[in-house]
Amino acid sequence: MSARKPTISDVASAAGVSKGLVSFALNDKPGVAVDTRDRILAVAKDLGWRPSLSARSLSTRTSFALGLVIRRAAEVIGADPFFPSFIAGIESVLSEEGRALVLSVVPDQEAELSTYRTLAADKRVDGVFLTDLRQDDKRFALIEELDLPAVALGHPASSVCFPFVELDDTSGIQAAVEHLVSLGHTRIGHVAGDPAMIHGGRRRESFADAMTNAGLDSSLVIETNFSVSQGADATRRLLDGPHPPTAIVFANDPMAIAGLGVAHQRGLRVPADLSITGFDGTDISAYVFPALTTITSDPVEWGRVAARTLLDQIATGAAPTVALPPAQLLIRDSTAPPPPPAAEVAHR
Amino acid sequence: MSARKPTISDVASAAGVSKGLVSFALNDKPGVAVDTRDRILAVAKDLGWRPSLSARSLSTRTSFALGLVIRRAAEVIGADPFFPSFIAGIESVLSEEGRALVLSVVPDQEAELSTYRTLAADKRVDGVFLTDLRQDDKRFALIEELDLPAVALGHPASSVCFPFVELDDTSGIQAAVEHLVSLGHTRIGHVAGDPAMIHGGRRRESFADAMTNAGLDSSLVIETNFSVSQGADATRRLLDGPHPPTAIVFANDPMAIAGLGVAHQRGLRVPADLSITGFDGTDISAYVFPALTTITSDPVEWGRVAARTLLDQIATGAAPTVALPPAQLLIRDSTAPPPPPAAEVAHR
DNA sequence: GAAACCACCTAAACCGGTTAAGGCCCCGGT
DNA sequence: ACCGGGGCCTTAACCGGTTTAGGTGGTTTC
Repeated sequence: MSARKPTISDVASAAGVSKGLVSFALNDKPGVAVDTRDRILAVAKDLGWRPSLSARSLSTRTSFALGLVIRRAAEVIGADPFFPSFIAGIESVLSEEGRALVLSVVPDQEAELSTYRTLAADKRVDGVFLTDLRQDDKRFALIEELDLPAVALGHPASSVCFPFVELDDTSGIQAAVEHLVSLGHTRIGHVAGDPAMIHGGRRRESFADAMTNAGLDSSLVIETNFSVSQGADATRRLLDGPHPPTAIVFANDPMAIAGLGVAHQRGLRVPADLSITGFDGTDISAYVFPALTTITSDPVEWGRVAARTLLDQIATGAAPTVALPPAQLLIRDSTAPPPPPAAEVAHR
Repeated sequence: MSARKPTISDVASAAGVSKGLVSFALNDKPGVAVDTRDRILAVAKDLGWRPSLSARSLSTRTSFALGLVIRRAAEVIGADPFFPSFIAGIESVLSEEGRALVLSVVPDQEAELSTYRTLAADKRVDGVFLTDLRQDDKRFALIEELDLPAVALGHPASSVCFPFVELDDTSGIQAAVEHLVSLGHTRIGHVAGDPAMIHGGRRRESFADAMTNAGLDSSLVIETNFSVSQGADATRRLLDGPHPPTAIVFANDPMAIAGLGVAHQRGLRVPADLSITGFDGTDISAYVFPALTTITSDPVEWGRVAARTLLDQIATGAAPTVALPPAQLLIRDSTAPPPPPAAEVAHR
């Protein structure tokens, strides 16, 4: 019993063939007699042989790993429940394929770009996921320059040379606005995400569109960086305005929860005095009081599809773009008809 | 201008030396004349040479990557804010060292163990982080069997052959109980985490100890798997008991927030009717209403120290165990004196 | 019956580094 | 004058796979 793990040469000599043939046999290449192939496979299995990743990487110039670079400020990183679920989805695909996920968390754009550069230069990964797409995203040019296979999450603003997996969140926002309108709300505010991020900007636009379609004023919008603290702050500013809204649509659940806190703090009852909707459908949104009306997507599935698309892109060089089922409005207890407009009546 | 990236041989011929000497020069090995070394370094820089990771991995049998395997049920994965911050801490160390983090997310123990096996067999990583330690953890034996450098987060129950980075959370729990006792509470409940996990079990023990020290009944404990839904459920069961508590100590913030929701739902005012404390000091805990009294630790720092310890362990084979500053009680608005015991007075 | 062809296999180069073994030269000691 | 020992450098083996070129032997083709 040798302590060392067997190499391809051990398998070759045990099977009485050359190591080249072993390689052919194990990679299902043509030119190997059927019974020889079977013998080789049997010997390999018997010896418990596993190909050496680094040797394979060296000769094939592939790393059997995919890369995910997350650029988030320390302030936001903990609050967002998207990534853990998304990563779990990626993993469910990769683990079956014997591939690994290389993760980087970086604070700013400079570090982000140099991380992609290093990943590519070191051939540490065979392809990368692009999340949190931005308006005028510098990564697009970089990916092309590095000739790195990639898949993006969401619909890039400009046309790009790689596939993307998009999830329509506009119809969810629109459904939320229509829901609030049908309840009788006319002054609806929006705590938007980062306008530099595509999904932040698009949710804001859908909000404006839906409001305009309903013939309502769409200017009650405050932009944030998606962080809890800015969500709370934005809520305060909306409520402090001259004509405070009777409903607020938040761009994510953590901010909506913070908004809930601000409302409670001011003695506003939700939903009697103020309706609130979130976005994401996080677990916790069902357990706050009142349970949050929110817009749910499926980050795990998103991860799965993105991983499959990226593998496809790496293999074929031309994977098709995929559209996921749109985000759905989930009506719970944080939305209700607005309070009777006592103040305005008195004002007349 | 060649399209191919330069290899060590290119550097060698450009510098007029053998490739072996280039290798020596670049790894600061002795036996290279100073001016020769300088010349080689200059040429390498000039050519933009970067050593090939896979070639290096093959000959040195190291992968220049560390592994993190997270075993969490899909249900819990999104809610826990610990990992994103912890990973950010790891990254801040690894990125300087040119190393990468290989992340796996697995659903159960079987997948967890086989993931460690694969990581080791493929030499995909040089060492691993062990999080969420369990009572009687099967990974300890596996790590030893695989001869894989490791560092654990928290204090293992049994003695182990690798270092660990521990953070005292017991004094935080005790401080929380003492704080509640000093406010006048006598019936204090605890929504505990998973008792199979060391930190879950230990927080529970510290709770019991602190209660006993105060001369109070320490039996109002309900175990959970740390998930939001079980946190809400446990809160309901505590409040439905014959002598409901006037304060509840939760084992993490998400469960505490769910508990807050349950209290509101029942018309209990927090903190007037019920005091609540959380654990983790997540961002959002400051923005719920009322702002959560909680126990804060520093997961980013934990990640940094764990990464440095693991690198040290890999390099020297005997890194020292580290104790981080203990978790601190952060008093906010969710704790107050208990309501006057009207019912009990009437009962006499 | 020679040429062409095919199926099956071997030998050896190659990927790009690391490293053990050894060669050369110059110096100091006896 | 000879030997020993560094300092500096080269050669070549090695890590463990993949892949190309080439070599059998046997069958088909005209």
